[in-house]
Amino acid sequence: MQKLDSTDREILKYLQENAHLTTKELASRLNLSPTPVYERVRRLENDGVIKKYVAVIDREKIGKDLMVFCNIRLKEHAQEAGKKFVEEIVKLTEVIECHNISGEYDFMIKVVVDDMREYQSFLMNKLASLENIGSTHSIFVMSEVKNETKFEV
Amino acid sequence: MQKLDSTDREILKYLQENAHLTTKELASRLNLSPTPVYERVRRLENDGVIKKYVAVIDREKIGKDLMVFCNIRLKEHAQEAGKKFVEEIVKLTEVIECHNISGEYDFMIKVVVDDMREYQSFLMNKLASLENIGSTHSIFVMSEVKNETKFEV
DNA sequence: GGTGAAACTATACATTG
DNA sequence: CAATGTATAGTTTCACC
Repeated sequence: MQKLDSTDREILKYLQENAHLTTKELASRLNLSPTPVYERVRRLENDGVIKKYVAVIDREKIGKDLMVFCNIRLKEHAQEAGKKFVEEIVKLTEVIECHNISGEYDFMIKVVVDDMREYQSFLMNKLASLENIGSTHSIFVMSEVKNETKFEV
Repeated sequence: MQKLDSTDREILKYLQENAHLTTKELASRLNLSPTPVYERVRRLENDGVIKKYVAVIDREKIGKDLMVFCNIRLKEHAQEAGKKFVEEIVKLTEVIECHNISGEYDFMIKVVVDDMREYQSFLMNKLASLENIGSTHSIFVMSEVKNETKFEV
């Protein structure tokens, strides 16, 4: 896999904003013909630089009004115990993100649910029922100021 | 804007996984003809339920090896002061997310940069130079266990 | 709400320079 | 990388159920 040049970076910039841009439209933005653009996009896809194309949904328009960051400390830190936790947590559809973090907690997960009732049920019935959970600490999102999917390339 | 029925929800489920699905492909998955699918997708777009379609980039393949959650406490909590902070923080391209949160900090931001050197420079030159920053606390992501863009609809 | 066909438009990809 | 050509596939509309 070769390094990205400035044309690749421009392509990524545009596709991170709009996945429905056609080769033609991209080409005209880059002052190129469609041919090289087509080849570069395919290369970026094959190399896995572009992982996938997705639709971004308005969370509140589908009634997911509550977002919570939940910090989790495990009881046991043995490799096996951690692996087990990870296997289980990724299965939960309410868990959008899970990160292994530095600091006083082991993991931070981002949870999206309809409302507080559902979050409570998530905590009590799903999270707490996993083995090896030591303690949790929930931080509630009061308002979303910025939420991008895009990186500066 | 009408409520979503189960067909809408199925469409959203598929498009959240792959924005490049065509009307035809969606239709065959839903056992429908292209026409209603086409109309529903357009309605979902117009209603803003589908905000946009984006390419998802592999963060590490473009050298963004460091992700940090940075908790921020403001000095002044007057509405004006908070507004000013928000206006400035959203401009920073390293800041992928910014949430107004409950608890001992006012905001949590998600920052993506190349390496620790760049993060240090971000903290010192960009974040600290905003007015009204009281204190910050960085939590480093050691490994990304799950990172979805998708909600269960 | 849905079907199915028809018309139109755009795209992907190969070829040649 | 440009330009062109063409097979193929997509979008969109319409008449009808």
